[in-house]
Amino acid sequence: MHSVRATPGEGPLFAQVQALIIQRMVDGIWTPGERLPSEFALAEEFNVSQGTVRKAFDALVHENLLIRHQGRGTFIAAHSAKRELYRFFHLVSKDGVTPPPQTSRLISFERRKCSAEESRRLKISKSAHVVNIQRVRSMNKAPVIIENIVVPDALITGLGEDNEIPNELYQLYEQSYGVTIHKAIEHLHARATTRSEACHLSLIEGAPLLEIDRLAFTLDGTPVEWRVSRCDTSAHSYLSELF
Amino acid sequence: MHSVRATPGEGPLFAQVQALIIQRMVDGIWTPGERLPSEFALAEEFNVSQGTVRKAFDALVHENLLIRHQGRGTFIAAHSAKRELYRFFHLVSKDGVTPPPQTSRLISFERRKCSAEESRRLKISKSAHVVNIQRVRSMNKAPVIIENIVVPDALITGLGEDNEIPNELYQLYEQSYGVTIHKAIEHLHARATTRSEACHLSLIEGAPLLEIDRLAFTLDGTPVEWRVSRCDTSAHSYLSELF
DNA sequence: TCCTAATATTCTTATATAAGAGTTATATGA
DNA sequence: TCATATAACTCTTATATAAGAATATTAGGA
Repeated sequence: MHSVRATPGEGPLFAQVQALIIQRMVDGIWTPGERLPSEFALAEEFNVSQGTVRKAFDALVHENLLIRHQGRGTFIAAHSAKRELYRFFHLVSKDGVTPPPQTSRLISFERRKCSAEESRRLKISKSAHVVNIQRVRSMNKAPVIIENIVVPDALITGLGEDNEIPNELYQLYEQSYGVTIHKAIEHLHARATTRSEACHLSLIEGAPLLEIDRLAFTLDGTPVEWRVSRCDTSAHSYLSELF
Repeated sequence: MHSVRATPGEGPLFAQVQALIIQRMVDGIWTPGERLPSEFALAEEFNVSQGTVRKAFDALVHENLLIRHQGRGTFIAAHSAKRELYRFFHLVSKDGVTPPPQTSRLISFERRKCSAEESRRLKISKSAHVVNIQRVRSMNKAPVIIENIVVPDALITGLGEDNEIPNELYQLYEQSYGVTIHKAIEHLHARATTRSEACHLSLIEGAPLLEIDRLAFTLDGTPVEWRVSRCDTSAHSYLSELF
């Protein structure tokens, strides 16, 4: 009963089904929060067995792209504040309880032409414009993080200084601009606090800061956010679990 | 055809099969590198279907506990140098190519009574003895990491200063002492270089260092190694991929 | 004794069916 | 109109069988 495929491809059938589902997500046919047709319905559409669709679904769940609910259905994963923090925020307090950043204070917001480095990192044209947000995030009422965020202007057209900018930006990108962050790569370094950072974080110039240099990508592999966070780790730590 | 279980338990059959397999690993019945009975053989032994064993195997593969080879069989995962570095060593060079630490120079090696903090971290008796290794690890011929490693003496009895201590300790623990590291939890901080560290790492006292505070566990959840590494991140970074 | 072909083993992919468990929708009666 | 019971939908678990692909073993011939 091997199927005729919508897009001829190679590899096992379950991988082709997987690719087709991802393609519909990338094309915006299925959007975050939307419920998918049932396994049986898709099996019929793709002319494969229900078990084959099951295997494709399982793989996509594992990649945080789908969420399954027994009795309800299968949904395109959407960012919620809680889920965003769990996946993309690894700073924890010493006592092991992770309070989400409670507040963030905007330092600056500007739209401008990108720099050469921003062009390179975000793979945009040298003449493209970006939105540049700088903010301080506090935990337990103390400033802990100062971060610089750069996003191509074309992706979040309309976001202005007047908008309330939430702590959890990925939910905002997704809900208001249809940009869904799927994965991020972070490089961590120990750096010395600059005078400006010292001022914002109530630290002594030269004190050690943990720098998190992050590139965030959408599902099709496009880098859409470059974020550099500098964190005071005297009362917090960056948690990494290795398996 | 639901089975009678070797150890009565709750939950789905595949989870019980999984638990049984893990128990045999913890008990040392199956050891790293060993090939397991086939899916069909275990299905017969546990009186479940081959698909149920398949599902348990798949979960264990996902947890890095088993390795499958088409046509050859299923094996208890074993540490190799390469695999150990990939899982438990996230320091990468700026150019993105990860050279493994080429050399490590032993600074000190001692067997002694544990400190209160070591007792707490490693969950051992206050009167227990530990092996304490301090070493400098170099990458591209430059010292990059100074680390302090503490392991309960009872687990690696016989390891002495005279032994050649390899870069990849987990392979040594596993092959020579039957101690298999399954998972590690790391907390990262930015710290200032002490005078002693500065000397070993060719840095200026006070320069920022990335501190990796790691607790490593065996399969049954026992902490067996406390390792604190302080890394010079001027030419390297700690890589973290978030999904 | 060595090489090659055949056979056996085992994982991987794929199909099919069915019951359990959770959720949602619909119908019926008050 | 609202509440409750029933039916339908959908995921989850479990069974079964078979062919494809990769690897290992064995047998036979040179």
